[in-house]
Amino acid sequence: MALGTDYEQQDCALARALEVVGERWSLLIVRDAFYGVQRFNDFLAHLGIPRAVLTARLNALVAAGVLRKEPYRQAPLRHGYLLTGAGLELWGPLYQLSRWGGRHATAGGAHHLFAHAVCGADLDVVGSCPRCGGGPVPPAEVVMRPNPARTGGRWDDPVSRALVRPHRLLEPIASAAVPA
Amino acid sequence: MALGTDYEQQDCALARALEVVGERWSLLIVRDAFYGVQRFNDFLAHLGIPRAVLTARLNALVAAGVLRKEPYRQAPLRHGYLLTGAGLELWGPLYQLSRWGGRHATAGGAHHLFAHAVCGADLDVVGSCPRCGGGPVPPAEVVMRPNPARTGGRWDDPVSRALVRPHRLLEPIASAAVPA
DNA sequence: CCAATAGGTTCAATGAACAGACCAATGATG
DNA sequence: CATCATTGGTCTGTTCATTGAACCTATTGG
Repeated sequence: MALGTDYEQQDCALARALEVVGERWSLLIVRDAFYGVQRFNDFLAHLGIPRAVLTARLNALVAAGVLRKEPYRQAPLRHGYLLTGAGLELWGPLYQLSRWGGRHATAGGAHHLFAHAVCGADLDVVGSCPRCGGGPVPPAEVVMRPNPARTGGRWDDPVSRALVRPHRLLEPIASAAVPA
Repeated sequence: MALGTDYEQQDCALARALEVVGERWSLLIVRDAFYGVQRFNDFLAHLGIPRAVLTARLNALVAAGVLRKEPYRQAPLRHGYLLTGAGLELWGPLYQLSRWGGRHATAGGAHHLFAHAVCGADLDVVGSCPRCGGGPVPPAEVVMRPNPARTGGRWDDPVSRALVRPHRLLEPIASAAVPA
């Protein structure tokens, strides 16, 4: 996050977390990774982020161990960006922050709803399944769908287009779903 | 957050949340507010943030409805910054992000531990009490204490000094605890 | 040969963050 | 009465990060 000089000395795990995912676009990139976005150009089009910034953030997230690069083609070498184990554990904070935003910072509520793929029940406030019980539902078992009460945004890129129908988290999306 | 131009059109509650608390210092200010920090100078000393930036962030958080100004003295008028209802609901995301930072971004684990004030049990990964069951523990029922496995940082301000002993969240701290 | 695809890098201009000095109202101190 | 300390700021110049646009490289398809 490069927060001045003495950020590293903050006696708080939160400050350390923010050094990794607190940068302007980082959490949105991680969110897209949960949605199944893997390729540079898909992040680029879906986020509307400057290319140079995307390069910097992806590299930083890889260096921090949140994402890893996975080659999907040789000649010319191309790779996607996938969540590591540590990255996958960001699902909890991400989901909760998203919930908070839906309740307090978005007129009309969230654009997407999240349900347990196994039983179909909507996740509760901490991301657990109210029907199945147990702890938080792992992201691989979560299905997202658009909120019918919200008419879609004016976005038009492969990722947004794919997300108008229900989609299981972490499943490759857009270009990655149509391999060359 | 002023993320370029088109941030507002992001079709995601997360982006909206980040507009409110995604700015560089915002979440650390909110964290301090949970710790019981209320006064400008205490935020200033504990965070090591530039004064102008603190002014801007506090005003933004008030405008966003996360904090509110509460006068604690007339002549000269002075006020503290307290969490609103919406602000209090940030405890979940904040706690989870902090947990994540403790596990993945901090050598040696977190500096503070959080327990249920009612029964003394440490909170679980989503912030619930494993002994009492039920949903997430509200912040007013949480006690924080320094992690004995971590020797204290080299910080020396009223807030840090107060936090070396167990402290209940939201209870006024530092200057506010010694009213004039 | 030409264009398109994919994933970048480089650049100037802008905006935000930073450190430090300064300011204003009041109450305490000598 | 003069001065100083407290509290919560504002102002200023410098540095750093972000932005948008153009450019670059390697390869495949037509």
